[in-house]
Amino acid sequence: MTLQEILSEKIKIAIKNLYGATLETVEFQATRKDFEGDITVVVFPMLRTIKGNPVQIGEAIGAYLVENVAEVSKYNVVQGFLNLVLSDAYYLHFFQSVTDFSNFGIAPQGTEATMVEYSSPNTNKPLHLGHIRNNLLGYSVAEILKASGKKVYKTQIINDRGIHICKSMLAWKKYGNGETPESSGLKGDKLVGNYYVKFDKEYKKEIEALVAKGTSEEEAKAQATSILEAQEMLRKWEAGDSETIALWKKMNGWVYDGFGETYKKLGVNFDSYYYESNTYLLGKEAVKVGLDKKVFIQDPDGSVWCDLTDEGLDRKIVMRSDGTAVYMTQDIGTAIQRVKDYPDVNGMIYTVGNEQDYHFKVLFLILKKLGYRWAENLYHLSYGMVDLPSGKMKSREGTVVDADDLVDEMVETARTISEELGKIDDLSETEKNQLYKTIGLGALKYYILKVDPKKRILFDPKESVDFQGNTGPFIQYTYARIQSILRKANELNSNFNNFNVTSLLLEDKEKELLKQLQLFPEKVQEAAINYSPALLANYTYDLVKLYNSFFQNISIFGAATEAEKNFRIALSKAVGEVIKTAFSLLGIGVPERM
RNA sequence: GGUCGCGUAGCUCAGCUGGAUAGAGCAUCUGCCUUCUAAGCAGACGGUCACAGGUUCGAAUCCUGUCGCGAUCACCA
Repeated sequence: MTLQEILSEKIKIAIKNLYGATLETVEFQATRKDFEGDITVVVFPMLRTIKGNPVQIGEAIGAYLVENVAEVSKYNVVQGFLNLVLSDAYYLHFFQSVTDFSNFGIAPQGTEATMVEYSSPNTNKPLHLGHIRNNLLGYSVAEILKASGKKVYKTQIINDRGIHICKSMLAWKKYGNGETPESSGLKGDKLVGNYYVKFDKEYKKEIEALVAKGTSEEEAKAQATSILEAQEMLRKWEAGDSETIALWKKMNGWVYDGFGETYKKLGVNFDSYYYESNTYLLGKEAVKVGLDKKVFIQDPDGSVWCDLTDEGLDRKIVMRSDGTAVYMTQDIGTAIQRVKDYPDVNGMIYTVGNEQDYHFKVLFLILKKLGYRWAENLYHLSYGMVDLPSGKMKSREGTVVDADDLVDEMVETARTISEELGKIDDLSETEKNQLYKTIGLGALKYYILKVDPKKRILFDPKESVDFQGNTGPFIQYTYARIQSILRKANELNSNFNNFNVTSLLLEDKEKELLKQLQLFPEKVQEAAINYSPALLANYTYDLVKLYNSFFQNISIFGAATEAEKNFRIALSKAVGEVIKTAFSLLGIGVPERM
């Protein structure tokens, strides 16, 4: 039973005794800094069941609690707010009860599994800044869900077929002279991406030429040789033409190698992969089932629809009149397939940009109508675009920020700043390089994850990312300093794991720190429920701020008593462990030194 | 035009299921490095929470409307 639950019970009893009334719930909130106290009971809502003066009621409850609850040592009432001061012993007891903070806040894994889909790229061009946000969010939410006690499968669906990849293939065939990643020294995804751009260039030229001859632009777009050839290639692919398939496999293979490198660099991973070339025909079975269940209706021309007008949405097509599947059908089929592949899955998270809000609303609704039990637990982790100061990113106009380049830039910035500070000159080259990666990636990841996913991000690559204030490196820096303290404690043979808490009096900020530490498991749960890494990021920042403001102004090793010194070292260690855990849920590393 | 999302300090962002005088960082200014890492700390300055109504003891938070920005409204994916 938590303290809040205990207090809640006691207050209900008090109210019963004093006023003969029965309270449904008691409202708590954290006490504001300006007032003395740790936890506040809001008296106003009680006025609905009890008649009286809120101040008097507060006084009465306060007196009762001090008398009857050991943890409450003092109280004061301001207007309708009853501020309770909790005893040092309560906080110290909490601190001692957690023997190992390294797993603090991590719930044991339950049996219910959730599938988290993220990344899901096209195979015709390299990953960019938008994918970075997607990857970081998806990975982090998956880790947070794990920490909250769920079993998690990370997956992605790779859009490996269609006209876009045919464009790259065609351009490679026409202009490539057999170029390969090995021969060109280019990363596979970059190489294929270059041919996609090449295609577009040639295509545009052809359109211009046609328009100059008097063809309308619309017709020109449809008649240009390049696009006709690409369409022909797609037909061949669909017909299973062996030469086309071989080229497709080869080029996609290059892309996967390239993506693999980028994922490794970003520190994200997957438990399974789905390919659209395997799933694009799925879902037809579901269409039949839907027709039988009368969830879908068939028009005279043979096309199949789902009528969602009752839900305030439109009629949505699920099968074309020629019997082929559409995007929606594919997604229905893929969802069903995934549960077949992983029978313990009872929910899915789709990390996809907010331009597809409508699509997922419809998809979830259809799956519910089809009656799948897991359809109740679907969530579209929708996130805003990442815009540049110059506007929207457009791959054809070359205004995209490449994922690899961006990471490299961040690492370089970290290198420059670290070298200027010169604190780590004694480290080896490999250690230094590892550190720059940790810091550079930490800056980038934290910058993106601390923002509410729903909001658009304006990203200015020129100004890069700050290393001060509410940033990844600031928090990493605090962690590194704590490690330094622990190294010194070890040198001095301080036995900080075994200190006596009964003799301690807590300073205000120590108490606040303990309060903040205590919140961590709750925060993990909250972040899981809201699918929000931002919550966790901002919590960690608050913790670090508190820690710094206390430990900057006091001396740990010069503490008055041995018990105090050991307690402060132990507290530092605990803060360090929580930072480490929180950051690992965000996919960010922490350095021993920096 | 319909639907959805966003709008908080000059800038970037917090603000949980309504609660006390609205919170950080950056930028600007003032202090603090012979003592555990100054990527830090302490402080000053900075707000009509887009606007207007409503709900109530109480609204940045909930409801309605207006304005601004964005997304989306294909037998595309």
